[in-house]
Amino acid sequence: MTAITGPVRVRFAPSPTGYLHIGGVRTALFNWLFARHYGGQFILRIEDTDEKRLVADAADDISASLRWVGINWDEGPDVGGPHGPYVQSQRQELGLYQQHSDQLLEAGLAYMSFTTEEELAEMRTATEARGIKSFRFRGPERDWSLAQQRETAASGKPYTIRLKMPLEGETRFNDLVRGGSEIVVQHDQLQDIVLIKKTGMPVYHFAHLVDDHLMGITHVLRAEEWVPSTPYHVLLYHAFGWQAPVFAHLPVILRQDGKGKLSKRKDDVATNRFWERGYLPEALFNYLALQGWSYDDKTEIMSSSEIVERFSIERVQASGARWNPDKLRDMNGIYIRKLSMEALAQQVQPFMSAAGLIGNPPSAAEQGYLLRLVPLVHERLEELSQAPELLDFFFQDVRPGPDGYDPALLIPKKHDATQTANLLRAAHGALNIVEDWQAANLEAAMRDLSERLQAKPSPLFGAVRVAVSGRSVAPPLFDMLAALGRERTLSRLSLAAGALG
RNA sequence: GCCCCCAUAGUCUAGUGGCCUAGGACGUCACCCUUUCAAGGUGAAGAUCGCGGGUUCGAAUCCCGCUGGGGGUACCA
Repeated sequence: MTAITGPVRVRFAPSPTGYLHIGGVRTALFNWLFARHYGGQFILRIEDTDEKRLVADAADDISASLRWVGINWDEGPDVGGPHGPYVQSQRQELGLYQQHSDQLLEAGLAYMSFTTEEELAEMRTATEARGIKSFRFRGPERDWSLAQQRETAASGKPYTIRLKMPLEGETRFNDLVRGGSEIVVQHDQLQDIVLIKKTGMPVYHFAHLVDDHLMGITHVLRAEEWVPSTPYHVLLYHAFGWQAPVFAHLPVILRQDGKGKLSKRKDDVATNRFWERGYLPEALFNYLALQGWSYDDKTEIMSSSEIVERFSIERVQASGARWNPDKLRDMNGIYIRKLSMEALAQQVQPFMSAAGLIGNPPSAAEQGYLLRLVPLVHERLEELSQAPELLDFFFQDVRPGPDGYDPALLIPKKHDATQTANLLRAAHGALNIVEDWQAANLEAAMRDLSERLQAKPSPLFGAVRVAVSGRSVAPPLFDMLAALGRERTLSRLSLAAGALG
């Protein structure tokens, strides 16, 4: 079995080449859950060794996004820790990677390669032209003496440092996610990978591994796309004589249409966009936890602490899971409904301000009014961002006609304009005499009216709803009228009746 | 092409040899509630457990093959 014993130290090591997308958060989340469940440490490390694709504020976006969903770290760039720095470019300046590549060079396990990228590309196409699709590079320098390599380097020729892979044999490793089954890769499938680029910057394969070792990482939980390069890593650990960590490769999150993994360019999955789309971090957290992991045959809604308590790597799926926005939205609605009215009003306020319905910041009166309105929509929201469109008529004029709603909306089925105008005038009369403007009193007055008129409630109420809100779908009528107030209700009724003649 | 991984309804998933006439959720549809829309409640449709062989008294569960899907194949991560 794969019972986890001993200390647990895991990390999330993103590359700041763009905003953090949802797949990255899932990987971070599983690492975090694993650490928290076993009482270990979770470390954030920024892997900025790709100078070409580096995006200036990506690292900040990553930190902010993680914190937003509720993931914190014990050691990392901004919080420090005993194994810092936690940014690879800073570690590179310290000479950490060079020191380790020298060690391999001295031991004859790596070599300086003077083959340029252009030459490499030529070799690749030439091989393919001969009908051999798999090109595995072995530099001629792998047989040179170190002195010879250094001499050539001294002449000013740019070089990379490559790992000298064994030519035959095989490497095997276990994966926690795939149970006990062992993954076996033949060495003739591997090539002499680059460890250090010609710029002196290490490549992922090298840098992450040196850092994982130096930082005492015990378990590596990463996405499945890393499985094919794991043999390189295992071999590198052997080369250093270090003990490899335990691997667990998480299933990829597939695109909605199932065609490939989630991509930044094609899918709307930037973590920082979920806030503005009206998602609660708790909902995203819960949904993401279920993306590749499950607790039992029926429990889905769980708090962060429940998930921490219940999480186990053994219950992580090996097969990919499709991104399902419908399910996320449903879950978001569940979390919104769990919010108190005060909390909901607070969550919804920025959306109302952004829509220009209330000030930014809102006045005390606006805040109070929002708190009054929020109960009308709390069961109707699946995304907080829907609040403005559901509540705008409480803040804006509502009138029939070309610059407002279509007067035809007012007319119920089997009614004509005159009948509807009469209904609206009658409603105006009945409501006008209500002394205490409370939902219950308004309802009583209207029900009384429908009886006196021998008119069914449905068309009567429907006409009033449109007159007052400008739409046929709205919150419960009497709560709506109560919140709207006497003056606006009555004037909107008059306006509507007038439009119908 | 080559290497690796995976495979239960449209989607996510429970299931680790008999409790499965396969459980739950999203989505879909119907009904109830009801002033509309939601929420809530009830119910329905939807899976020959990818296909074919084995092993076994017995397989969704174990083995093999096939097919399909995904991932990788960079001086990117």
